[in-house]
Order: sequence, then C-alpha cells, then structure tokens
Amino acid sequence: MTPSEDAELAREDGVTLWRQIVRTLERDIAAGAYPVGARLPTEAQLSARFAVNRHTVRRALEDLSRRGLIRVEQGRGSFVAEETFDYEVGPRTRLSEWIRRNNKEPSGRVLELKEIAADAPVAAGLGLRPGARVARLERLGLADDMPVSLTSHHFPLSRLPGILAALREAPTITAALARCGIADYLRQSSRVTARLPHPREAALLRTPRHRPLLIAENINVDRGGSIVEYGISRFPTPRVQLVFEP
Amino acid sequence: MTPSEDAELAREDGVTLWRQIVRTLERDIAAGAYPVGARLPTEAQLSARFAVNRHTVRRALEDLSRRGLIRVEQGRGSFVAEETFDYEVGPRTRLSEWIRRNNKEPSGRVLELKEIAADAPVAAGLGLRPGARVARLERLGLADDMPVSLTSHHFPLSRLPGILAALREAPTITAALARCGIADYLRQSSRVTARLPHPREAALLRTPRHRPLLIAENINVDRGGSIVEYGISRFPTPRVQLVFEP
DNA sequence: ATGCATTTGTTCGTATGTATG
DNA sequence: GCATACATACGAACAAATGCA
Repeated sequence: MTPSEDAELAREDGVTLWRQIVRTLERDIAAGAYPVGARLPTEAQLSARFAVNRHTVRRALEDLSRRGLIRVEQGRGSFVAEETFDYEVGPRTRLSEWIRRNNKEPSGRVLELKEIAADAPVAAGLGLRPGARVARLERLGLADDMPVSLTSHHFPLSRLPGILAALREAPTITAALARCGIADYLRQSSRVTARLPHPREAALLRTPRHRPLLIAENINVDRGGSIVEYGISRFPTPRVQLVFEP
Repeated sequence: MTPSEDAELAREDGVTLWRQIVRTLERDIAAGAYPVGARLPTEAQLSARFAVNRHTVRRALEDLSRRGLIRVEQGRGSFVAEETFDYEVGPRTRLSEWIRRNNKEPSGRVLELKEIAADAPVAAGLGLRPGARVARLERLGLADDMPVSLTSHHFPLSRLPGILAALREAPTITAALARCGIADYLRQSSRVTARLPHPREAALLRTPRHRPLLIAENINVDRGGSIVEYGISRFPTPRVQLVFEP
C-alpha cells in the first residue's frame, strides 16, 4: 500500500489547503499506507509532495495530532499513533494481570534486588524511621517486549525477614509475599505526579527525554492494615495512562 | 538561621562534588536557612562559596530542582519550593472543598463559556456522537491566588438545556447543576496522563514550560448513572499531586 | 565528550482572499 | 465601491531536540 499518488490540491474551491491535506493523510493512514508506529514523511517532504508551504503542512499535522491520529516528536518526526495501555488501577490490581487483559504477554526484568537503609521518602511511605532496613526491588515491566513500567518496590525487613530470598526465587511479587505469609494485599492509596525522566529512565522505558513520566507512589497493606510494600512506579506517557474507578 | 559556614568540600573521597553540594543545600533548606519561597544565592555566589565551577553548582541545582526541592527560573534565580497540594480524589470530591481543607481561599476565573460542537474526544467522553451540541466552561482554579488547576468542563446540552444560563449565574458547577435538576453527582472514572504545557497553559498556571502537567479526564454521572459532565483538568506538577484512595 | 546533520518548533514579516458593515 | 477585520498561505531565519559518527 502506497500513499495517494494524486497529490493535486484544488485551490480556491472553498476548502482550505490544510484541510485537504488532513483528509488525504487520514485516508492514507486508514488505508494502511502508513501503518501504526510508522513515521510519516518529514514536513519538508510533505510540503514538496503537496506543493505548499511547510506551515500549511504543519497546520494539518497539528490537527491530526490534536485528534490523536499521529504523534509528533521534535527532532524525530511524526508517527502514526499506536495503541495506548489504560492501566485500570483498583484496590487489587496486579500489573501482570492487567497486561494479560490487554492481550499482551507480560514479562519483567529485575534490575536490582538488595537490602538498603530507608531514606526519608521510603521511610515515610512504609511508616518506619529513616535508616530502617528494607528490601528494594527494581523491576522493568514489559508487555510484548515494550516497556510499560519501571517500579522500585520497598519491603520492610522487620515485618518480612524472608522477603529477599523469596523475591530471588519467586517469579512475581504476589508469590513472594505469599511465601512470607501475606496471602493477600490491597492498595491503600496512590499518589500521582509527573516529571521528566532521567536519562537512565528514558533509556529503560524507551521514551524521549522530554516526554513526562507518570509517577505513582503506592502503599500496599495486608488484610490487617499493616503496610507491606511501598512502591514507586514510573510509567511512560502517553503510552500508558492510569484509570481510576472508584 | 544562616547557611552552613563550613563550605569545605572533600575531593576524591568517592562522593562527587555536586552531590556534596546537594547535601549541603538540602541541610540548609531543612534547617530553615532558606525559608520556603526564598531565593537561593545566585549560581555565581554558590560557585564562589563552594570553590567549584559554575557547572558543578548547576548540576547540584538541577538535582534539587528535579526532586522538587527548589524551582529554577531563568533570569530570576532559584527558589525554595513552596508547599504542595495533595488533591485527594474521591467519588464526590469537589475542588473548592479540597482547597478549603488545605486552609486556602478557593477562587476561580472563568476563561470561556459557550456552546460548541463536540469533537471526537469530548463526544467519546460524554457518550454522544461527534458534532452534538455541548456547553464548554473553561476555568482557572486558584488557591490563595496561586493557580492550581485549569479545567475544561463539558456538559451535554441535550440533557441539560439550561446549563449555559445556570453557569453564567451560579458561582460553582455544583450549584449550576443543581439548578438543572442534578442534586448530586459522582465521579465515575478518572483517566490520568501527563504532558508538557502549551505556552498558554504555562502562563495561566504560572509554571515553567519544561515542568509537566498532570492531565485528568473525569466523567461525572448523576445518581441514575447518566453522564452529566466530562472534564479535562490540568494540574501543575509538582505543585499539585493527585492522591487516589479506594 | 564534541560536532554535525536532520527534523520539528517558534517567531518574525508579507501578501492575499473572504466576510462584514 | 470602500474600509476593516480575520483567517489563510508563503518565506526566511533561528532555536531546540534527536541521532549518529
């Protein structure tokens, strides 16, 4: 499938040039000339193809971008928008289940697993005092090999002495907590903010440096209400969006 | 309280100079040497104080800025970050009530109020077809004259024919909906993402252009479950954070 | 680390067509 | 017909982000 050959634009027929370009590109995308994720021609190429000024092309691209059909990245180009993941956050949502519901193959890569002393934010999240011993697990979440999350999990070693060994052997956090006697746990609260990624985060999550991350700090409690985990998750936008339903 | 007198940095001790500067400034801020909102010394002054190159100071300031402890403004200086608002989002949270709970004086500025044709996202949010008539209210939310939100509210005119007049006269959305017979409404879902602000948004919310906004799309329903409002809220980070509790 | 080429983003200015009164 | 206002379109130059050698 190739882009429309007929690039002739009708001037002075009551339809603005940029709107005609929008229609043409929309047809090309719908017809599969530019598949999902593919890069469109550069603005310079498009302005040559349609024999208009680059501004006119930009206006058309801006319209397509606003309506979510394409995504424009400075210095890289314009791309046909790909599917986004809606992470439906509920009290017992588990990342892997959510990925599976989206018909993707979940996987994870452990980046770090060790015992550390809690710094101020971690201590506050776990309700401990700074310096307390905690287990930290940093993990990259993937859906069909596309990174969707980067999470630092923290577990209080005072309450869960065997968690380090359990995490080394168990495939998931749910399984590791079960080995430590936590049969079930619930999300008590989620604090959400956003910031630009550090270079390492951008590389791991395969996202441009100027594209913000969603940051979610989660506190998970056992059935008795005691805190068993404090996690800081980083999600690449707009690839991942969080959906909260009461 | 004055800044640490001891500005000596240890070289070649395994901790980079900029990280030592970070620690020193963190201590100074925590100790109240630089109170909230105060301006830090200029980069030149700091580089003299620590006897390092200005680049090294900048690296330290960048780290503090990333973590939200300070806020750097081109041409003005660096300032100790002010208090942040945690917006606790529940099924019946109202922005003005939340601001009041934070001991701030809520106010709002109507930027736009008119009837428009629904574009695709708005139509999807309201469960209408594109082109349907909707009322759109754009409003800047303020807490003690500090901008905390910029929201585009959309109301279906088919269900709420009198909403435009009601919004012109009523001070709040809750009151306007009450005039149209909606005594109560609930948040059905919130979709959260993030992006960098447009220039207009940055100016209105008084936030730097490289600081991301949290974007929350909310769907509000009446007691019967019908959609009465679809809103797109933009919150400046890290001044505002969203907290979801089930 | 540095520079370079590529690409999008922004801001000037200018000209023209269209709708309005 | 004329004056005005507004959106459209074009041109040029520079800024900023990215990727690569």
